[in-house]
Amino acid sequence: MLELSLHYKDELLHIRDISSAQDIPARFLEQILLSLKRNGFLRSKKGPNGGYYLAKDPSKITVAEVIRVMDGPLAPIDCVSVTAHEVCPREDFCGLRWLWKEVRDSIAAILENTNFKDLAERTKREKKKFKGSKT
Amino acid sequence: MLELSLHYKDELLHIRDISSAQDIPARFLEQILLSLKRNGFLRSKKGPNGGYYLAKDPSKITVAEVIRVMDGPLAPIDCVSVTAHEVCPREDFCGLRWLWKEVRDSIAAILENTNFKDLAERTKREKKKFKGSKT
DNA sequence: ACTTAGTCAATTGAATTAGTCGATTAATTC
DNA sequence: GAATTAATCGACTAATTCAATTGACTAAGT
Repeated sequence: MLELSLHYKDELLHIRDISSAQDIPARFLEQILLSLKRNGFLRSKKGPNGGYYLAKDPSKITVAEVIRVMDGPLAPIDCVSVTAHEVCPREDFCGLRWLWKEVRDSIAAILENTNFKDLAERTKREKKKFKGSKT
Repeated sequence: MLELSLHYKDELLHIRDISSAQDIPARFLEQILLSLKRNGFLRSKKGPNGGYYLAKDPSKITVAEVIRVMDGPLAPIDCVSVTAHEVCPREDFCGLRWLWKEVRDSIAAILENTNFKDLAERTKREKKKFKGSKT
């Protein structure tokens, strides 16, 4: 997603490009991209000069929503998950639940407020800094 | 740990007590307690009227240190772990690392600042509230 | 001696994670 | 229209992790 955000509006990227740029085995990436597509984050084009591109503007895609779809709930434990809440008989008097809830909320606050435009911009800056520092 | 904190200074608790209070299979709890003991959080006494007790005051034990020993690093990914940092060739220009670092730091901040006295006190309050609410 | 309760090592079964493989289908280009 | 390019699909494997179980042993008290 980040690699595609870096090239938004440029052109399509095909699996090979993303694979080499992000050091992910092409055959494994394939599955990830397919899943991202099925979940509406990406679109694709087949044939020569085909490839993948973002379905919407990077600034409109938060890290939280991608993680939720790909990895599951942000919560460290299901009883404090907002999206996949599982009821637990100990819920009302559990001495740990409020703590997990605090943790969940602080994670969610960060990830809900970071979108892929943020990530792309920061990445560009870091890369510039890195190129400057070596030599 | 929480159950033992609730009974700190009272008496020893044996596996059965903790098992029934916290709904954890006794035979499984046994392993956890043993591991907690090996890591210096608990002490034990054998024989009749034996059991487990905290090695130090609950206010001196943070949730973070227990989790680190029992479950591993707090970090969502090894490249941003303080205690189990693994070097990654992409470290200098990775566009995601700073985000994982923010997440790690916010988790750590909460867990480092919560000790078992806090947990025990809060638990007592919740239990009181709960008993009050159900007629 | 008998009972109680903690100690130890090994094993199981289910679920997850990361990755592989072979074959197919759709768009382009010559 | 045949060759090529690249996405698509479904199934499969290997390694690790997690929660839990089992059986045998040791120390303390009465």
